[in-house]
Amino acid sequence: MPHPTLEDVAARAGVSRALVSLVMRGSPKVGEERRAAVLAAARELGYRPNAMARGLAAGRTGIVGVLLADLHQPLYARIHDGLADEAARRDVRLLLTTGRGRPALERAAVEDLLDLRLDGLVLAGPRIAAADLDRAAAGCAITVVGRAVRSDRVDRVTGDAAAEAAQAVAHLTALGHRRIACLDLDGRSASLRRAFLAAMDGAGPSAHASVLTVPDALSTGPGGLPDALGNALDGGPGGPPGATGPPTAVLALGDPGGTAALAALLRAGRRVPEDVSLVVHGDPPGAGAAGVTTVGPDARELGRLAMGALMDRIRGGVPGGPAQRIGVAPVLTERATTAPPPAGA
Amino acid sequence: MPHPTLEDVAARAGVSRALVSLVMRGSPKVGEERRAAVLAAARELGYRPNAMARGLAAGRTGIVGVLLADLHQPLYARIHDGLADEAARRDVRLLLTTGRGRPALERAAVEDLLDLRLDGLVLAGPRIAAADLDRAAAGCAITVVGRAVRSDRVDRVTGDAAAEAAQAVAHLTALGHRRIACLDLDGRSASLRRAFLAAMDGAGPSAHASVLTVPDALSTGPGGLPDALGNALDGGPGGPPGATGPPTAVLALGDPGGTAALAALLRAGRRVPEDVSLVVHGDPPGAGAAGVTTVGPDARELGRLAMGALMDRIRGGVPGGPAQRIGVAPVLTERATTAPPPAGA
DNA sequence: TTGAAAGCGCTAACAG
DNA sequence: CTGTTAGCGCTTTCAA
Repeated sequence: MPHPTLEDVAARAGVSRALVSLVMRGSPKVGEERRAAVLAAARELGYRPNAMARGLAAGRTGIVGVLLADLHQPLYARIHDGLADEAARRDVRLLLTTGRGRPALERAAVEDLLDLRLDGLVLAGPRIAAADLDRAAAGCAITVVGRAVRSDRVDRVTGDAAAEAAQAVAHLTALGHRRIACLDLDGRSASLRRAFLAAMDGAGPSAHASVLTVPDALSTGPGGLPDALGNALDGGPGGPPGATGPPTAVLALGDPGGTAALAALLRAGRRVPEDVSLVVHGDPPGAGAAGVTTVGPDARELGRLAMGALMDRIRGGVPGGPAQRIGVAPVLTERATTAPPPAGA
Repeated sequence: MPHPTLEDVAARAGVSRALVSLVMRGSPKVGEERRAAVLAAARELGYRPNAMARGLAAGRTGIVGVLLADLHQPLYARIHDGLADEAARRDVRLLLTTGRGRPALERAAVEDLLDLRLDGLVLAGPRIAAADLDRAAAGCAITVVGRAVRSDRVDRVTGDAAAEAAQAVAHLTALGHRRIACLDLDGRSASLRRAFLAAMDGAGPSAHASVLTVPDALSTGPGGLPDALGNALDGGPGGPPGATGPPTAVLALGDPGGTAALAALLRAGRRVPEDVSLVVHGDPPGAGAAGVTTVGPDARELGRLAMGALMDRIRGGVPGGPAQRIGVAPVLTERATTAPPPAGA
């Protein structure tokens, strides 16, 4: 008998199956005597309830499925910490999957989760199509975290692009920088670019902003990032018309490894932070170890709020109404790549 | 009707439930006509099979549970890559959990996995007690990867400590180092320390080994790592009797962040690699970004082999015989912290 | 080939 | 308080 069942326990304890079921769920309406007998029988047999059978019969599992876009990104480990914090508080278990950063695998992973009929799903950083998302949300409570999605059927918890850009700009201007370049390494950060520009607008008349979008950020050859960046910093193409000199600070967006911009700056012959300061947006791998100053949402808080929103929906706290849109305040982690601008600048 | 069932599909297609079941599983023994009708009905209804019900009825799930000791360690992301590679090849799905590095949570996570009655479990880097492991293995195929466990009931895939130490020593001696210190930052790496000593023994009479164990590696105050390391490198306590000078290279074991040893070296006033070379064992976060040379098992291969071993056991390829012990060859990743010793040394 | 019947292990009313 | 009775959605003999 590899796995004793409820029935085995009932037989050994000399009671009915239903009574055992009640005891296993900690119901208060069972006599002390019988309860002890059941517990003893269960222990002796090494009984463990079958979660699938339980879920099937009860119609709920007490489990929330989580899709983590990419296990190699520390961002998702931190989001998971937040999810797990809140899940523990609410006595919910978590089951994870990942699409390993590939949309096709991710889609399959979400479908696997859907097939399990869990109580709800948290999708962290999904690249999933909006149509798929809507379809999935029809049969399952879903919260998306860390990515803007176009769907009214799912709750959404994200960082606040405007606040993040503003905080980065505030940090740099407080250090004395007036000419700041925004470097978009994947071309997908339109809202952050806009937020950067808006923040610079608010930084007074002496502030000059420039934006450089480099789709192929990983190329280091001629025409690659170091070249483009070098030009931009020299006031070449990409430099702002009317600027009184080259930028003394860079805000990098979409840096896949957290150090691409730093490496490019160094390759272009700039010292960091002596010649130019660098702030990277997000929570990319290596940023901490390389001492890069970063700005981005508090990932753990992102996770906590996401799990909270999901549980509210599941438990009906929020009457199936319109999806929630929750924003999280940014955090700027000052490390070694930001300093006052060079004296001559 | 939130979730159509087999029965709904059968009704719509005008066939019996069993027939739909056959079609959904791709059985060849169904007429073309009916199969098409069933498929059409399923699509129209948006039918998705209920994995729990299926698992309960079939006695297998096609799912393997995976415990990842810590999502913040890139090591486990890499092991997962290997697991997923192999799982995809064998048409198995993966469901992950983590104990977030805490034994109590980890234990709970494993029990949750056990309760689901999946086809098997892979435990990556578990801190689980051997007794718990034996008990779990009684009812479920289990493979442990990345950690030595004392159990005859589970398969085990790990790195090869002797080969790893040997490769680190070989790399350093090839660069010209003769006096090498082994720095154990968590005191738990006894087998690696022994392997280091053995490798140094084999490196010829001019090779001098020393070992320094620092339990409280994260302290940077007086008596902390930088101090201790500085003393050792000066030939103070920890330096080998009879050595002809201080070590010119360090092999760091159990470095939690991959850069603790590097930071300590720098704080102790050493230049790396000009004054002293550094090799870190394992696959800790930040090592890549900080340019630290590392040696350790090929984590992805670790994952592949673990999944292979598990599936062999599940599918009876290996007749429930004694547990397998599989070793994986080491990989040395040369980065920027190793160089020839200073000329004067 | 197809359909009917019997569970998988558990929960959830309901009647005693 | 306790036991009985139905299922949850699916797979799987076994006949037809």
